[in-house]
Amino acid sequence: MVGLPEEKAYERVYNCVRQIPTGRVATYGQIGRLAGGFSGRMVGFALAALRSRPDGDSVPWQRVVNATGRISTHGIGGGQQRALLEEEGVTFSADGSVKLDEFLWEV
DNA sequence: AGTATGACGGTTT
DNA sequence: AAAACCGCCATAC
Repeated sequence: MVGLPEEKAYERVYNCVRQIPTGRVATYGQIGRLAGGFSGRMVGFALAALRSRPDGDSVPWQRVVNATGRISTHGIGGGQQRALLEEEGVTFSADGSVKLDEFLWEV
């Protein structure tokens, strides 16, 4: 198809999130910057839309946390996200924040 | 077509 | 130190 597939901005965000290796996490701001210089808001909105997206299952949104390493996920309940990350080997601090010092994804 | 909203980040008051 | 505000862009109604 000549017509470029609708590579919406969101798709770019998803593509970026898919690059996060297992056992690693990234921040909204980081993804937004890597995806094209968006704001953390756009990333959050993109991931929120993922819930209603057929390919949402292909995006490890669970590896995306806010700048403080804290889980934001208002939709699914942070407990779920934390459990998934712990299964990947990510550890959390006593206050429930990810140890970005060790698990922050570096490009 | 315009308005309202949405999973953040960084700065300032 | 904590709270509030603005900035950012896209999507849905």
